[in-house]
Amino acid sequence: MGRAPCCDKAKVKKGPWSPEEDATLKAYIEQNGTGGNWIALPQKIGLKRCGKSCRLRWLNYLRPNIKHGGFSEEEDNIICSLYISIGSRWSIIAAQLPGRTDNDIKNYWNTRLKKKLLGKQRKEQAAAKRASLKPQILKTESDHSLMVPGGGMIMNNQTQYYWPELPAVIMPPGGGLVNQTQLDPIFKDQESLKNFLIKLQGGRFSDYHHQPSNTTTATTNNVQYPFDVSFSQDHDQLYDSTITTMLASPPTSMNSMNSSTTASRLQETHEYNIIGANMIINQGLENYPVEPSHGDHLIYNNNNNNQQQRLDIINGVESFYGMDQMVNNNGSTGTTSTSAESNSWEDISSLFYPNSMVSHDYEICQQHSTFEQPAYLFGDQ
DNA sequence: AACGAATCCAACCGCAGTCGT
DNA sequence: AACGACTGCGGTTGGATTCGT
Repeated sequence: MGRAPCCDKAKVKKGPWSPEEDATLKAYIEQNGTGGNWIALPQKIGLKRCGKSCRLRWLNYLRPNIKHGGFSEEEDNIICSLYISIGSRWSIIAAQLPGRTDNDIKNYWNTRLKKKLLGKQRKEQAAAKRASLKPQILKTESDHSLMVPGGGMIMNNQTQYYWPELPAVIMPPGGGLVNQTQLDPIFKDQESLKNFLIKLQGGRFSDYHHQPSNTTTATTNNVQYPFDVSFSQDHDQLYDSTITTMLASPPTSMNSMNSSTTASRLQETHEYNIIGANMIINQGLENYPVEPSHGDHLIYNNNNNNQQQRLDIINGVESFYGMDQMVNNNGSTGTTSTSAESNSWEDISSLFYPNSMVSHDYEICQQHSTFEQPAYLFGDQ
């Protein structure tokens, strides 16, 4: 059954608002409010407009303290970050930007920001290709290398996997992001890190202290997680948390391995004690990431052999992330699409996340996350 | 200067959710 | 519970403006 139209379309005026109409509407609402009934409002004040049209005009244009145009770099970052994280929830995004309307942000995104983002990505890819950068990271002491949330990689013997640049800004669990000054260190507690890791990799966490896992895969309700993490309650130090993980295998769709290889890798379970995680995590403290650069290293414990291990970063972030190794939406390895038509949440998000983290179903993605509020992220591209 | 293409953005449209009866 | 009225949201449209040739 179709709904009755909200107004008689034949009797209402459409198109741009005249200054007189604006003045009439504005004066009435400022004096009397909307009365909670937009449909009846235009008749009350003698406007030949649909109630919805009046509401839109008020909210997007006449309302006090509305800002138009002139988006700042900071606003760009917030919009991009939120879009990548939650998709086209324009009203939610607008709520984080005082004075901005969802319509404005939507238009701004569609006409400029998206292109800017894709343009940057394109430039980076071109630069990476020009330089013919072969990602290099020295492994020492072990065959097992660790991919660390916040930007990093997984290495396992011959196979290398690359992650794109990862969050520079994270909304604290519980939300409340409003301005830059609130972007305080986010991994003050284990809960924050847990949420972060879940968000990043779709993994899961045990509630109780560390229990070395003997299982070959971490599954719940037939969902296979790329890692399984438990924190030791004995440890106050966040960065002494233990991650029991199947990092020997990356999320399966982020690489071009054949399925049999993937399956065999999933049989391995490893435990790591992250010591140097703050190197990466601290990226979140600033608007732009502190990029791993030449000479940096990442230290972690391989609990399997009780040895401390070290990743050396060579050639900096370009090598660390592997710019041209991203995965497109069909799961095959290749250059990420940068076409102007590529504009879905998945497409844009895939510029930042490996494909496996970019669910084609936003809700599924959400189900794998325990964030009460969406993390948002945006590196300096 | 003239024209078409590209871009911008206000406004429209229809759907889904909420609320009151 | 069912229904209608209304609101809010996100996608899309189309006119105006700017840009490029």
